[in-house]
Amino acid sequence: MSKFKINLPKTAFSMKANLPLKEPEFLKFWEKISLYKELRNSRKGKEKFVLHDGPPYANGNIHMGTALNKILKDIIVKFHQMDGKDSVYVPGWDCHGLPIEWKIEEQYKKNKKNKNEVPIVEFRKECRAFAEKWIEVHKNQFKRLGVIGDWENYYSTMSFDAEAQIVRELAKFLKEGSLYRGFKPVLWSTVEKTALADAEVEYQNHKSDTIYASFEVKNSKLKELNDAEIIIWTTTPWTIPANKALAYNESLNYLLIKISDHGDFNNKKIVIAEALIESVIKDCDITNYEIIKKFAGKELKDTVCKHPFFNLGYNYDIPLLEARFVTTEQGTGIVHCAPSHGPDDFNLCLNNGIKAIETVDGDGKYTKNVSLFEGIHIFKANPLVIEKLKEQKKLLSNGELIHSYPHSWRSKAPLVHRATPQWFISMESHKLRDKALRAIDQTNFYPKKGKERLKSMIETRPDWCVSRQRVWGVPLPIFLNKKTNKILVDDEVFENIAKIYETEGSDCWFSDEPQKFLGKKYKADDFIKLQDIVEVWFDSGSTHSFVLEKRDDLKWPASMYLEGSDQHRGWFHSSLLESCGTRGRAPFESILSHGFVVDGKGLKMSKSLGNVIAPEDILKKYGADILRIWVASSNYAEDLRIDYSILDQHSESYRKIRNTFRYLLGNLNDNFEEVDLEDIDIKQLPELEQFMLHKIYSLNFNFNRYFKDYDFHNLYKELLNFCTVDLSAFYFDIRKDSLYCDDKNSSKRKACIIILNVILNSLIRWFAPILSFTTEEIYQLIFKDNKSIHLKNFLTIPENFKNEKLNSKWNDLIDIRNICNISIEEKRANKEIGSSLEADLEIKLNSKLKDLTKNVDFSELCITSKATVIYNDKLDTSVKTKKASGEKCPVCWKINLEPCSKHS
RNA sequence: GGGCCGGUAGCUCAGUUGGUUAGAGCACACCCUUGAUAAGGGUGGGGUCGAAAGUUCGAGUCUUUCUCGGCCCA
Repeated sequence: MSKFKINLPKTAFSMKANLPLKEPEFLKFWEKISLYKELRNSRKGKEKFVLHDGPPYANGNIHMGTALNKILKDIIVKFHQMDGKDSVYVPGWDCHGLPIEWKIEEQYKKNKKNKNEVPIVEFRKECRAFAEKWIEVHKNQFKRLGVIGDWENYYSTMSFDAEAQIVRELAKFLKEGSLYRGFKPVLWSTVEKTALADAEVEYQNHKSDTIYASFEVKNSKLKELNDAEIIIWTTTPWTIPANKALAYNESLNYLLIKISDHGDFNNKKIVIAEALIESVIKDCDITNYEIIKKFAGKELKDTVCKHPFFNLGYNYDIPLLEARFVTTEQGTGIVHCAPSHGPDDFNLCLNNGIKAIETVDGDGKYTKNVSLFEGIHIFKANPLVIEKLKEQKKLLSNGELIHSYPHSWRSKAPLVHRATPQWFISMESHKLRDKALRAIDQTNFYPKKGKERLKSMIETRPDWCVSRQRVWGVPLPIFLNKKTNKILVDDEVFENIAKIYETEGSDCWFSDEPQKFLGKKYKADDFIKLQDIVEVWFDSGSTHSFVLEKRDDLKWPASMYLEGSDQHRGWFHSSLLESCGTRGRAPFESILSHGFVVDGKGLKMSKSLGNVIAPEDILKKYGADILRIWVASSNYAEDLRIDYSILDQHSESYRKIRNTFRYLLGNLNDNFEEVDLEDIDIKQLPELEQFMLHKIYSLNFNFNRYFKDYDFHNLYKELLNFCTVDLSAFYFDIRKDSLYCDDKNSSKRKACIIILNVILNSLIRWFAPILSFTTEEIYQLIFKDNKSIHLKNFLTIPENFKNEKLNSKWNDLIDIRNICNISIEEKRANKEIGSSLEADLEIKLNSKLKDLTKNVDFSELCITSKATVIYNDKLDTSVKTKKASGEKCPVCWKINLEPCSKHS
């Protein structure tokens, strides 16, 4: 045997990751060392970075979207922590609201229990228990993703102090006067007996009855119209009894037509828009007609009609009103208006002094305000209305239409617009819209396009309807004076209610005597206590008030809100409005929004397509670190694609990264030594090592640049390329010879060891926010101090690592190396040589390159046994490869005619 | 149906103010290595930049239309 000992890599860091099994062990470890507490202790007094958690709804298992959201948050929180800040993360849950009520009602149905017989308080207790159960489930699922936060002291919108603070927030709007009682049509479900939020509505195809109905002209400035009938088209015949007006567009042209072939309309004159004549005569089977007159829409001004049921008691005037929303897309160019059943109708009538009244009750039945139809359910009324119209000879035609129509996302029942008393926060009365728009301008958006998106929504949104006719939520703290019908606005009362909620929660609103809330100042008999609850967007829009402001460990405003891009209309939006209304500015300094998770082809995930991937499946098959790589490497500004082939590829990259660490650890024999970067005597190191220090410097520079912009996919790519290109295929490959075969005291080898330590120490930190588990595994192996990688900072890379001149030189050398490789490959293809160590290079370089290359050992650089350089005046670099001749050194495997200079 | 955003190699992504034969990593193929070994190295193939038209000496980059996808709204 040779007297020379070779140093082969040896490490306890296994090649196989086994993440699904290993990761849970680290979760236990983090729990054991109270990592979150340690993290806070380690950054006491430091600048705070507060990513305020947008609360997920406490219902159902997490899906890919939630996983993405939480991992992205965790990555950002960890980056800031390692950047030296006190990066606090308090998770929260949204708990009130219809979906949970619905779940409990479903259970009732299963158990044949009647909801109306259950006391509200008991029902609410079940809702609370349901939410609590799911918070626990979510908590464990989020933890499993590697998300570190204050899981013990999470916040929830149903906690007593949250409910109390929500009352205080509402009180601010009430006191200001911007929270008012309105009477507006809202989308209403007659099944759930409630108004629905925008987010609770879904559009599906629906078959509607359609009618062409006529309104007899009572008088008009256009004298030709005086014996004519105006035709309207609608898909909701049941709203005809609620009709109060007709709408036309003054920019359209209209026609007066005489019909001479149609039963009830024979010899009658009708009015329709010119642009729609073709479709009307086709739909209504009109064959013989003549156009009597064409006239401009504005001439319809001041025309008044009679209701089609004029002779049945509907003997009031139906004015024609001008409206821009009338188009020629469908119908007749004249729209029937029922102010109780459509927002456009409502606004138009309101502006013309026509009030909406309650025409339909919560169950969907006509009220006593509707003669002929009282007590009839509106969904059964169409045939009756049609029959009456026919009887009155006011039905030109009827049919059916399948079209997109709003439905409840829960019951799937079709919705209607119904005018109900509701509570609104005005966008205008106290300049809420202006305040919000200004606040948007003061906010940083990642990606930038989010700013315009939120802005355009705020610009056009109507007043905020904050009331719901349900029970699982915070009750609106409103008493109405029986005599004056005015809202009771008194700080003492509001604070009294809040105090009560703080100790016992808001259930008591529904069970206890009103006097309890009014205190001694007012008599319960003089007031009506409201039964409405606050819509849940107000709850979550207020989290900043009961989380950020109330907790000492947090700060207001938050450094960042981070959610899916749909939350421009959701949480970003409601938080902005709530905070601007109560505090005059946004509760966040920046907003980061991410796209949606779609499948490998870019299609959204759905059960019917069968392309749904559950986070749980990924954790079982790959582990959380692979999922975290997927998050980090995807461009969240757009939709994020995922399928198993994409995960397989990330999992390959993971192995590359893992093996990079394995090489480092192996050659250090797991004996990591923390090198003081400022102490490195750079000029004493071989140039290759100096070059690597420059690489570290430049990677660190880019790393910081990308981090500043939250540009993680480029940051990850940079790290991965460093591992594959700079380390594995270059530095590690070249230095294998020295590491394995040189004496441990050789200066070259020692220099290399320093660099390996520096690289390991840098890499483990750079990767920690992304590969939270794997970097911890490495940390435990080399630090052995029972602490965690996540308690560390990023390294400060000294300026003197930077060496642009050397960098440029070595990039030129790498170009030459690439040419050498091509030459070697030719011989290899010819089967003349195998390993590059069998090669002997003859490199011809232009004499200009002499200064650059004079001290370079190309055999080392290209991992060959020999290399000679010949300079000439020819311009091009060229390389000739010969088979190296001589004996192979049994130690370093280099082939030489003479005995090995090092190992003999 | 309307608004917004997006479509660059099989995949994840780069492509500065329009300017030479469009880049990287992974994957793939072939070869080498067997002292990072269920690892490592080398070489190579692969894109009419969603489609069409237009502006321009010149367009992945600008304009229009279309198409596909996503989010939001109706």
